[in-house]
Amino acid sequence: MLLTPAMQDFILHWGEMGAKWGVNRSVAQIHALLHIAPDPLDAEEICDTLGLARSNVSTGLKELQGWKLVKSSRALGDRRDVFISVQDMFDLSRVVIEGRREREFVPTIAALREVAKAAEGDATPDHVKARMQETLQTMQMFDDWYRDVSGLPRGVQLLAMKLGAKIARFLPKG
Amino acid sequence: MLLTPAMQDFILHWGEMGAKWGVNRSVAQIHALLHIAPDPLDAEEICDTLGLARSNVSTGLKELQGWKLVKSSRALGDRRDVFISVQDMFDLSRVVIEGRREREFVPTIAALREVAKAAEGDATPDHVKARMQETLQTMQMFDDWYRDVSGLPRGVQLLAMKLGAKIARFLPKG
DNA sequence: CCATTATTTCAGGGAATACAGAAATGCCCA
DNA sequence: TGGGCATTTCTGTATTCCCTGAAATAATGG
Repeated sequence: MLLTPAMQDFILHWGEMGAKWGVNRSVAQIHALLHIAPDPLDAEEICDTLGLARSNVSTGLKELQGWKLVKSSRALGDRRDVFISVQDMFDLSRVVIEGRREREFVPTIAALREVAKAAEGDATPDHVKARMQETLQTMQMFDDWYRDVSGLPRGVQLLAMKLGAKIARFLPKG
Repeated sequence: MLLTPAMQDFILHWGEMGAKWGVNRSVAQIHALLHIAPDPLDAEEICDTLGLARSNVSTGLKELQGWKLVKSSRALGDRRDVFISVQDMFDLSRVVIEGRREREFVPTIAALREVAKAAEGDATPDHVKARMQETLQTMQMFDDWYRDVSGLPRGVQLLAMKLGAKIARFLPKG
């Protein structure tokens, strides 16, 4: 696939952003490429276009599939896989957030809950226990909110965002 | 400062979480320690407690101050700085989100805007231009929403979260 | 069941990052 | 102005992570 300068830049920036958010650069670049590609690409094309090793692309694609950002399919009568990305930005954010929540946020909450419980049984000072509790509760509150809201249909979410923003403009600034 | 096992665990987990979120382990540990410490600590105490090199602590504290997660002050008649962290979890999340937005999200949007503009002037295919535009618009929508909502007083934000969650439970699941 | 092609796994080199200890700088007070 | 104390910068080393190329595995068609 031939890239215009603007397309190259897009992929480059996407890679940078990914790197900052804890996804490695090549993975983010592969995703960017699939994100703007109109048709499914096979692994070989991705290698050529991005100048990455075949194995690297394979690993990257697998990771992206794990995040449910990319789907593979196989054209009839062909033996190689072709890949497409989730094309919609809204879905994309959902998937990314959900992934981080499951892999990082939830385990952290669980671990902190254990720690807070353990603190009850040792010499941990009261103010520290209190602070651990507060930390836990606030994280839990965010998580509860997310779980409730994430279940809504996208249309409702969009509406709520727009409505929320509109209302916000009438309320006193913090 | 003496750490009970539970306190050690707390700091350890905080460090892990930080690492996953792109903050290095020592920095996150320093923050964790300050987060549970009832009184301001000086750099020396932090070293001793966490077993880190003095220079490392210095760098870490500077980074935390850059993120506005830690403030330094100097006790009257003393010549060394003491440090405290933002103690409130809600504030903490606000600061973290705000920091990431400013440092990563906003620049990315700006960069993508440039790219999308450049795409108008080169051979970039139409569907690619369209996808770039869509990407940009969705990110912009999130950012607009955030800016509106973040300006609200905390009480209103909390209320809105709780209300949103409550309403969400009555609406059809997505 | 073999030949061919696609994919995955693995080991090693290399770049980026984190950290410790030493040196340098800055600051305050006598 | 100089000495002592606190902080920061610097430099080398260790560690971690990334990516490649080769080897192994899997899949398909003859």
